[in-house]
Amino acid sequence: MRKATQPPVLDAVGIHRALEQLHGVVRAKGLKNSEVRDAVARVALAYDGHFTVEDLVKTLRETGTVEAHPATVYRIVPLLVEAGLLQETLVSAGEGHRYERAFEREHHDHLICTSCGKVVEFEFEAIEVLQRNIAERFGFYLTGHVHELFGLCSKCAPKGGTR
Amino acid sequence: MRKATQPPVLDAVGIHRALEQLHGVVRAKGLKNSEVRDAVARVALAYDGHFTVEDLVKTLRETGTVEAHPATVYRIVPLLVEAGLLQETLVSAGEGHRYERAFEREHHDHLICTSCGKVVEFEFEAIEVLQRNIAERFGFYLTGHVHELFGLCSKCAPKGGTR
DNA sequence: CTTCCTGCAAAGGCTTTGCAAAGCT
DNA sequence: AGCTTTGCAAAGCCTTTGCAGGAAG
Repeated sequence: MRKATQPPVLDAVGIHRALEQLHGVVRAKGLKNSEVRDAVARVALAYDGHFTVEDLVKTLRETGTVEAHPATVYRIVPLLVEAGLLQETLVSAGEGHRYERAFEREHHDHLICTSCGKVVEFEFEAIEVLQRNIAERFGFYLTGHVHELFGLCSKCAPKGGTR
Repeated sequence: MRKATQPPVLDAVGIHRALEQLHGVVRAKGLKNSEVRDAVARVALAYDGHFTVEDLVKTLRETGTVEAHPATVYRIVPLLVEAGLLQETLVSAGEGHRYERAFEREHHDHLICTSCGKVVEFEFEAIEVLQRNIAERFGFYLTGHVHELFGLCSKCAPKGGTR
């Protein structure tokens, strides 16, 4: 097991590849490309960490050259997910759907501090193997999973050992 | 690993124990008992499977002797969770919070068919152990987790082997 | 040109909140 | 009595939808 490597952002070339993949999906579905959609994709891909639709809108407004209406982004994000650029995450569920980059990113799960909100991403092949075993045992064809661990990080734990 | 045993409902004695536990928490928090709250707890504890707040309201109206306003149940459920009678589940997230009985119920996770909605509950100690390892490694004190596997059950899988 | 995309506004779920009346202790 | 709980209605998110104009192919 190890901490998931964290490519914080995708470089320009990576974003280019991602957009090409998106355009391929768009074409395959008989849709049309759009500047706004690409702009949303770019901002989303460059996002370091998890984000909501509102986060994207805000970031676009603040840093982007293109603006997008929330309703539009709500329509765009599912396509980006379908195209494999993003994936939905729970990160302690509750309110608001959260997303993160999926493109050229290894699979990982989350360990979340319920006190300070710190999120550690980890990748653990042994668990993945066990998951496949379980699915097989019950005759399921496994397509995905959600695995989040909740707890208190070393800073937030009551009887802090490392103080 | 095995399929989680499924006590479909709690018997009268079990419900009594659960209510006592609830009352203990209520007292400890300086709150007061109420007939409506107990009625909600009873219906929730007797529920076989996963349910939403609206489900409880509906069941209460249909079968209970006490009615409760949705807003009231929304206020009661978090307390039942805190008291350990219920726990929140995701069961394919999306909309609406779902709950299930936690009282006198072994821990389990879910395997969900994304096509027909079938839910299999499983219990796998090896994964629990690995989770604790992960938490420990990152200095977390583990308090809970969400683990749901998504896939297609044998009936829904495309190239159905058992047809 | 035809179809898709966008912004806007309105509608839709689910959930929370403010308040006054009723209930517990 | 004093604080909690409840029902009701209203407000609050977050998200989706209908529509008309603008953009893409």
